[in-house]
Amino acid sequence: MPPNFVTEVIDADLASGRVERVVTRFPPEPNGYLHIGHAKAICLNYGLARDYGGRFNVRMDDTNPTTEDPEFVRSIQDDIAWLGLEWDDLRYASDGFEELFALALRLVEAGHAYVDSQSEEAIRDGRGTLTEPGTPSPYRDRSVEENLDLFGRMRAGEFPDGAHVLRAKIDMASPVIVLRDPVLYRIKHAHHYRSGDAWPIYPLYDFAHPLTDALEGITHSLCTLEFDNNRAVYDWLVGHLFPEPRPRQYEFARLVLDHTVMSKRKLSALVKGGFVDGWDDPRMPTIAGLRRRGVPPEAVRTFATRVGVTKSLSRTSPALLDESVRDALNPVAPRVMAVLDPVPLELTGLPRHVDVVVAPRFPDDPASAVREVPISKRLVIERDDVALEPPEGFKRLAPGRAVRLRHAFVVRCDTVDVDASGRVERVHATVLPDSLGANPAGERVWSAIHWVDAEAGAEATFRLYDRLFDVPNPDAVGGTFTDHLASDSLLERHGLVEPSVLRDGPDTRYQFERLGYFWRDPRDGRDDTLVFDRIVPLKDGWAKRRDAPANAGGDGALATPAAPAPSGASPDAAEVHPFAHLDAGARATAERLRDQHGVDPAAAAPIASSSELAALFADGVAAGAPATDLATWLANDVQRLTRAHGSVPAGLSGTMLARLLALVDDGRLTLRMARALLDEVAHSGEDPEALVVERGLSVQGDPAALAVWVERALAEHPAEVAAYRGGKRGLHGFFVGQVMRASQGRADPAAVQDAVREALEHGEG
RNA sequence: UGGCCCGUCGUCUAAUGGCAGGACAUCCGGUUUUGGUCCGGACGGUCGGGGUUCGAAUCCCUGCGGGCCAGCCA
Repeated sequence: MPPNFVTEVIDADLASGRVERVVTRFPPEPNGYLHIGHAKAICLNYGLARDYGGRFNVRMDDTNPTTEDPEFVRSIQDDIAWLGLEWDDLRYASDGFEELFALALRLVEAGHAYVDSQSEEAIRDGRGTLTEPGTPSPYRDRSVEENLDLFGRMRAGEFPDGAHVLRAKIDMASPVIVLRDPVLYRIKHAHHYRSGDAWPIYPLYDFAHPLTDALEGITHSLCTLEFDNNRAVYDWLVGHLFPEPRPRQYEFARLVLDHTVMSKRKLSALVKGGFVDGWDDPRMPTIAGLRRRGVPPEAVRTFATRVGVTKSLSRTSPALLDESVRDALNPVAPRVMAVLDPVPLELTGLPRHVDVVVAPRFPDDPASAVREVPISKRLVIERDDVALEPPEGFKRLAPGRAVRLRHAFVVRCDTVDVDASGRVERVHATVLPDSLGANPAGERVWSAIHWVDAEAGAEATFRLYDRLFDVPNPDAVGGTFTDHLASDSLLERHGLVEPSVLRDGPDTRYQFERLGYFWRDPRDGRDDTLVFDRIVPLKDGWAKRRDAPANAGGDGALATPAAPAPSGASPDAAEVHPFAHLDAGARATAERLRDQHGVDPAAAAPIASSSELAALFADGVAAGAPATDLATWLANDVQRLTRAHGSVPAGLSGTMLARLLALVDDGRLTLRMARALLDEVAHSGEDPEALVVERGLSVQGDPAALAVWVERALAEHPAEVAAYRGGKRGLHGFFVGQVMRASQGRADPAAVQDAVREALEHGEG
């Protein structure tokens, strides 16, 4: 799998020894069918474990007895197996109910959890809002003994549903709402499909998920972005109950596909509303739907790696899936001919002895197997392939024109019969002699079209599937999402297919030449009746060209009433004064920094708004640091450090900054070196000067020494040198960069710039 | 005056302070007994403003835009 932000984390964890091996998991709740978004998550978790030689588990997150069902457990296993991915362990969160209960007990004993006896509504009210803190439950300070007693009786089934809950005792005023004493257990006298009636209480996701991860030895717990908020509880719980190495949660962006919907609720609405044929309707983005449509599993895997893994909110075009499907099928799908919208073609001049032609199953491979295709003077061809009056660019059959019958003869169209409305009804054509496997002299052959013998061809039904919705995002436009269902997402055609398909296995995926990839519908097309599903159409340059004027802009994108978002270039892009958002006290400090010390306002503002930075500034100035330089460092580098570290590193002091600055000022360190040193000493608290002496650090400004690096940089990048001399002057910075890097930041930038320019301009060649 | 996450070609995604690259889509050309495949080429991007730096997509500040969180769902 290509590198991504998760593999970076894993690389670092392995390198630091935080974990010894990788254990991932895919945690579906067995309350619905898997869809292609899940496939992405499965591929990610599986791929990580595989690539790092770790383990991958599938875990049913079955902690809510009222929604879960063994039928889904089965379908989830089927779907994952179909994807071709194997798990090391199949687990159930419900198998850990006993252990989870013990952990809850420990929390209670430690005073970290309590039984709340408020009503559901009171708990909701007490939680506060997004902008107001919550209020503590009157039961929050129950004694450990009382909590133990009550929780034990909850477990014993003494109370009715809703009488009590177990809550974590965290912080009712936390800005992170999930930390406002989250509910851990609820009373639910319900039959669980696995644990039966053994439990009257069930843990909630926020409790069960992290702790099950920990129990299972998961190292990297991957989930989608919306669980970002829940990470706070995750860390709180495993932090209180498990030693390192604890599992850590990382969130990635879920897959969102254009022109479809992915939520369980909406998918279910499509099924229940009869808008589709079921969960495995080939138009559905479910794994079952993809499978029934004939999409090969490797195409889904390819697609999953093509979409990548990031935290950016994104929408993916179904074209990427389609292309992955074609990539998978093109090399393996035998070619055959089928006519979906047949119109009779009457031939004259077909040689008497010919009743069959031999055609390769893979025309691009000269060594491929062949099949025999019956031919007679009565054929059918595609109605689209005939025009009485051919439009501009039309390369197919029209009166007087000759085309190749694919794998057979060239025929010239004599007449075309049309009905009153102009619809083509019948075509008469003459076979050109000696055109089998050779081009007739003096005849322009416009193209090759597919055909099937009218008599020998097998009757078949063809189902043509297309995107479910005619807008990219059915949620972003007005009305209910079902308002935007495409009317033509399923088209049924009745035509003929060449009889060779009758001899193939029922699972064979074909390319119907010039049309697309098809296979026999697993539900309706596997007995005597031939029903073919179109897996994906071939790219069709002609259709694109023909439809272009009508569509004017193509793709449903236009259907979205695109608000002319003013975005960044909005009117108030005007500069905002750095002090604008400071409170009165900070503003006074900032003004003092500016007026008394000459600090740039842009640097003064962040320093003034942080007491730590302000203190460092005062100390540094007292230690003799130049105020403006110090301020710049504080506003930039120290803030960077602070952010990365979570707080001001312990070893950092104003004196240290002053010394670092002095070293730069004296020319003993470059800024870059000083910065690198800062990162180091801020944590260790070492004296910068001592480190400089110890390591023999010095600025390299000696022309002769620089010249060596410059020469090497030029020698290693001859193409860039040539490009520079050819006029691409921007490459100067590139070479400076090479030299700076080679010197590990020790070279004096100004000297390097000159040396590089000199070498580039006046060097030999 | 809630917290957090995210902004790179039309779309998805690389670049980890040093030439903004790839894939899909689009367009053009070549090969072709599939208007397919394959091959070649083109188009096209760092959300705005300020700062730090020799050098910023990347670091700092700020604005704008999008998303998530107030289930005894997961």
